Amino acid sequence: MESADIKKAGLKVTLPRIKILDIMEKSETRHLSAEDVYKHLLEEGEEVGLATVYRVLTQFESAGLVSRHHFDEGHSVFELNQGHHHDHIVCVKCGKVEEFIDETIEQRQKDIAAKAGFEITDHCLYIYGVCGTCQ
Amino acid sequence: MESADIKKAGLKVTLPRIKILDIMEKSETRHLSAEDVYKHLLEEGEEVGLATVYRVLTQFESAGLVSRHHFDEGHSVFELNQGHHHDHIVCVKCGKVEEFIDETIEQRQKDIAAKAGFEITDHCLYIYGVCGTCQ
DNA sequence: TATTGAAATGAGAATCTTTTGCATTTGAGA
DNA sequence: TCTCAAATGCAAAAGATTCTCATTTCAATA
Repeated sequence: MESADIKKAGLKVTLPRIKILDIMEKSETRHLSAEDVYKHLLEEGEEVGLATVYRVLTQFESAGLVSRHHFDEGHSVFELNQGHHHDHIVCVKCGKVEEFIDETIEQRQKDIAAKAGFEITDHCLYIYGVCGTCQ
Repeated sequence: MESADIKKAGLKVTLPRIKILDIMEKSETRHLSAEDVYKHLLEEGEEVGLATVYRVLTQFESAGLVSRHHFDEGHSVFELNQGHHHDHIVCVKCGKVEEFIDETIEQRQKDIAAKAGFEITDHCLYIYGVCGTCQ
């Protein structure tokens, strides 16, 4: 099943790619940095280089398999795409991330882009705050 | 006038700080990277180190004088705060940035944060697209 | 106005994330 | 099984940002 996605993306089905997809699928954390993925690989005893992790994640992003976010500065995190678009609300204390989708906002964005003469390709909305537990 | 802002922020009024604020105020580009600011300083013959530019911009950010954005990956850009909050629509071809504000979206965000039990501290919304000229 | 100490700065080293070059390995089709 | 382009690993490089520390500069005060 995973391999099918990789092949569909026009990429050769290789062990590193299968493993990385596998790790992202079974991770309990939705958002993983390249370093995170790399550590998981090491834990599983896979000999995959960090450079390959970066390469593969970038390819997966191009292929639409994963999305890249930069919640905090310093490094990117990757998230498996599971069909539906959504935005994020991030706790600035504990780093917890929740997802949401709001049709009104989505529509307004399209209107704004249209009014500005832009052909919209993507967008991202991060709300930062302090979550209930951290307050 | 600038000095007053610096002092108000609880920072010592020094030459590098005055110059950096000055550059951001008279720049025709609203969004400047640390490197950009540094180059402007060099052009004006000021001997200010890049490290100082980073330090000062970070302090200005904490003081609320500037905002930091990360439109594209790789580096931050800074923008002088001029009272009013706004969001950005970025052209993925030429990098042009336009600003907008939409009260409906602002309100929806507050509702969403409240529903999720978050005490909202900040948010950012970037719309990416291709601008009229680039299409 | 001169003195003085804490805060700020400059220069370069250090760090962190990500990318690249290149020799070697591997997957997919013949 | 054979072949070759694509993929990988490793180490070096690159780019952005931070840190260290000796030196300089404000700002309060004598």
